[in-house]
Amino acid sequence: MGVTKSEIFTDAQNKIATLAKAFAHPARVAILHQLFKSETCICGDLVHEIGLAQATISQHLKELKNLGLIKGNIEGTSVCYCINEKKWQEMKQLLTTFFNQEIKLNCC
Amino acid sequence: MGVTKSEIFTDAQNKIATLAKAFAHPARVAILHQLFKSETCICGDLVHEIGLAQATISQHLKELKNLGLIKGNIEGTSVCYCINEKKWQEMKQLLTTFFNQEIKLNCC
DNA sequence: ATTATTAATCGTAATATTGCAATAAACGAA
DNA sequence: TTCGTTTATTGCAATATTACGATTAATAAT
Repeated sequence: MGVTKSEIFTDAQNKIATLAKAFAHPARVAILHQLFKSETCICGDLVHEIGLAQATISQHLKELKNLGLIKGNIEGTSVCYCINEKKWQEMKQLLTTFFNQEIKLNCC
Repeated sequence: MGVTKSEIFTDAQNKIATLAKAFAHPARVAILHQLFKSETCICGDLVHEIGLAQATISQHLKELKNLGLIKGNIEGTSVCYCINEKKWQEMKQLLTTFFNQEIKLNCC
């Protein structure tokens, strides 16, 4: 036990949950925030600015990349990470639709 | 060592992460979906419709309640749960602002 | 009062996530 | 080539989350 029973939920429910996990840790929120606002997007700079170990940042970057929300570009020995705008828009669409549901009944 | 270092992140980053956790599990997404669309909002109905054990649903409901996204009302032996619209709007505002950030630089 | 129904809580088992040191891999510079 | 720089991966320890049976608590029904 302790395993999420994905099979009993709809695809949409599983997808929302998977995407939401991207934002469910402050380190990933911080990384994304940096990628949006920063003039630079080099992995090493993220490590320096956020203050977690390099291995930890690398792991979070990998998760964000697996979700498709960011993409990486090798530049010599460093790697430049950027928001994947197409995927970001898709994610935004899915989540905001969920957030904008109408309440049919409110009895409390 | 397995502990999220909340103290090195901003309040906003921690808050986004905390709220996102509400949606980071399909069971909670399913519960919220039911509370939005359903004509009923009784805990027992959720257990029946979602197909997880009563204790498990109860635990997820507790988390959603702790976040303030839902509220419960005792009705005899059953409990009616509803979306807390005020908190839901606050959450929506915070997350959509995050989603709508402008990309300053896109080098990949 | 006794019994049935409903939901919360407790205890426990299992899996998932987080964090980092150490190491590896890949490249540029000397 | 050799050394330094940068990032990914591995291995491990610790905490967090998920799930559920069993129990408890509270109320309704008989």
